[in-house]
Formats: sequence, C-alpha cells, structure tokens
Amino acid sequence: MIALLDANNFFVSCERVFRPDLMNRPVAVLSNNDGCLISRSNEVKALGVPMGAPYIKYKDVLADHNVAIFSSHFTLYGDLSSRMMSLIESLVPKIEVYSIDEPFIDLSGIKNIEALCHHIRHTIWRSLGIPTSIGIAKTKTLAKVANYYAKRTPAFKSICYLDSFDRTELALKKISIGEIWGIGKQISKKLESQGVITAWDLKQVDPRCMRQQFTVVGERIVRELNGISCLAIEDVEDLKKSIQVTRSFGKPITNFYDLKAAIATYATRLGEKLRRQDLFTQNVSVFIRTNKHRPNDPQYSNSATVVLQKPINDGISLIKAASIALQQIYINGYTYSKAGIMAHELKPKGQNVQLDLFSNKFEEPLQSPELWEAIDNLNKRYGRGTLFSAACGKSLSWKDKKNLLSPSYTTRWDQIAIAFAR
DNA sequence: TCTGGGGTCCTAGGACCC
DNA sequence: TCTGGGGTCCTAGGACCC
Repeated sequence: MIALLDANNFFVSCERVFRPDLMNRPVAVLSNNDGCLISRSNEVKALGVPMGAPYIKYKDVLADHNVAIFSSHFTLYGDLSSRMMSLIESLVPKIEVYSIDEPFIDLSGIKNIEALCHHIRHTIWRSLGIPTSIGIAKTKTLAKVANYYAKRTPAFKSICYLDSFDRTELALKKISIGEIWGIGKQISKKLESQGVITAWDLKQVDPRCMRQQFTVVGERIVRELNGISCLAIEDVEDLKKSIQVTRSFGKPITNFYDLKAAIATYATRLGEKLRRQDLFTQNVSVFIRTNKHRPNDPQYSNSATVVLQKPINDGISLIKAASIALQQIYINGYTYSKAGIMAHELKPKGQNVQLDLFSNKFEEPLQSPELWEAIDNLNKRYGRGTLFSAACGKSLSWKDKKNLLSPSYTTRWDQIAIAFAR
C-alpha cells in the first residue's frame, strides 16, 4: 500500500503557525508580485474565490470578509516543509518527497496502516501545527484519489483508506476525470467528448487506446486506476535537470539597462541556488517577453542559450553569460513584462574538473569558491541583497512587489517569533 | 484592472551516421 | 523510371503538476 500525505492549504497553514489569532479567520496567500491567489483557507474557498484568481479582482470581497492576506514567503514555507518531511521520515521506512507539501509514503510491511497514519498526522500537528490529510491505496494514482476524499469528507477524519474493491469503485464513480492526477484540461475535454466522464469510466478504457491517444502517460493512468502500480516510490533523489529564476516585473521595463539589471539580479539568485545544492551549470538560457495578456500591444518573446566551456556557479560568470544571451535577443521599442534565466546541464561538484582537450590549459582560474561562500554567508546572515554585484543596478523600480510579507520567523534571528505569557 | 513560479516527462521531427 | 533503412541524438513544444 501507498499513502499520500498532503498538508491542508499548506501556505495558509504555514502563516497560521505563528499567528494563532488567524486560526479562525479566513487567510489567503498571494503569488509573486502580489498578483493572484495561490493558497486559500477553507473559508476563502467557500467564498467562491478560485485558485489563481487575480488578487485585485477580488480585493473588495476579501476585505469585506476580513480575510488576512499575505505575500508569498517561500523561505518560511520551505523551512516548515523540510521539518515536516524529517518528522515523517522518522516514523516510516521510506518516503518520496513529491512536492513542497506532499510526500508519498511506502507502507509495505506495515501491519496497522490506519493507526500509523493517525500517529503521523497527530505528530505533525503537535510538533508543527500543520493540519494534514492522508489517502491510502494500492497505487499512487489511487492514493491521490483517496486523499481527495480524505480532505472533503469530514466523517473520514482526514484519513481515507481505499482498502477494498467496493470502496474503490464507489470512490471512482463519484469523482470526475479532471480530478485525476495527470488528467488536465486538454485531456479531460477530449475524453469527455468520448463519453468518459468519471474516473470509473476511465478505469474501463482499453489501456492500448489510451496510449494511442495520450501516450504512455495516459496508459499508465488507466493501469494505476486498475490497481496495477506503474509509478514506484522513487528511492534516490534524482539529480535536478534544470534550475530557473523567472519573474514578472513589478513595473514594465522599456530600456535595456533596467532589463540587464533585472537579468543580473536573477543570475545572482540562480548562483545562490546552484551553490546551495553544490551544482554547476554549463548551459545558461535567458528569455524575455512582453505582456501576453495584452494582445493589442506589440508582442515579442525570445530566448537565447550560452554554452560554456566549463561548468560555473559563481555570480560573476553567470551574469556575464546572461548578458551575452540578453544582447542576442534584446530589441528596443518593446515593453517587457517578464524575464527569466535557466540553467541546464547541471553537474555536481567534482565533475567539474574535467579538462577540455582543446581548451587552453591556462584559462583564467575559476572564481574563488571561498569568496562566494563568504558572500552567501553574509547574505544569509544579514538578508538577501546585502552584498551584490554592481551589475544588478541600484534602481529597483522593476522589482517585484511583496507588500504583505510575514516575518521570517524560522530563518532570521531578528524576526524570530515572540510568545507572551499572561 | 489584473491575471505566479518552478519543475518534469513525453513526442515529433530534423540532422546525421553507417 | 529509381532514388534504403535503421538507428541515435538533439531540440522545440505541449501537457501536466503543485
């Protein structure tokens, strides 16, 4: 058996951990730039505010209902996530971290599955204050279905175990295909036109037909719904294949210098991410684009890739590479709204010493790793952006907005939570 | 008026090779 | 009056997920 544990409204729950006064008040968390809603408490969901809705469109409704609004605070969420994962790991033989708030748990060999799951939920609640739901079934896809019911059916008390054929049949008959893991908008539209409406319908489709229409991905879904496990619990954490930093601008950019400064800032952040994971990149791409939500404005979007002679992860080399890419694609006269930088061909430490036969032996030395460790430590201690390259510029008008940020309760000494006893 | 960011996996199709 | 066929590698783009 496989369990899928999922934190309820994770980002909202993280904000509530240090603000018990919000426990019974509606809460929502915004995307970058305070653009749209990406996490809603149950009360906000009940108001009919959809996931991903533009904040500004619902600002009044949210204010009318006294909803507490937060800018997204990924340092906080990431920290609470890793605490939650370690807790779970200490209680079970094997987990696979699937997303920031969801691990799959391998339950093979466990005797009293439900008791263990109750214990896991209780431990997370008591130690972290995060509410969770657990779905249990024979395959990952079915565990996802079980989790769907665990969240929505109060009688289940947040745990749903699809332990029999009958229960599974009932569960599949009452859920539409669009709720199934891996079935998005396009595929459900196509399937519905063929009369496949519920997950139970989908379970009956010939897997070979699914493969023809929707590749092996579709075939696997049907098999998994039939209780045949096609997606194993991944043992080793795979090496990441790409790392990116992309942002919409707080204000649109119309000149090269601001764009260059933005790209340099993203390149700096990319370097931090690479160094934190001890990774190097040999392939840096940059993209820029105008606002695609304004079809009447002149549209332009392009990207360029720079392939490097040797793997890098220091800020200066990344900024240099990114600037070269940017120069190749920049066209004057457009209003840019978004840009990003991506690193591909990631290589772990140690693999970066390989010498290219045809490259000059006496190339300039790699930027000193000690220097970058010192810079990272300073920025970690005194806040991101304490020390940065002049290429990132001083004008911050294009920077993203985060007007409603909560304190860094768990990662900054100067913002640690304070409790008062009365 | 505004509408996120960071990932993965899969396929088609072109280039190239023998 | 015919112009192979099989294989690999790479990239762009689509679809999906949280």
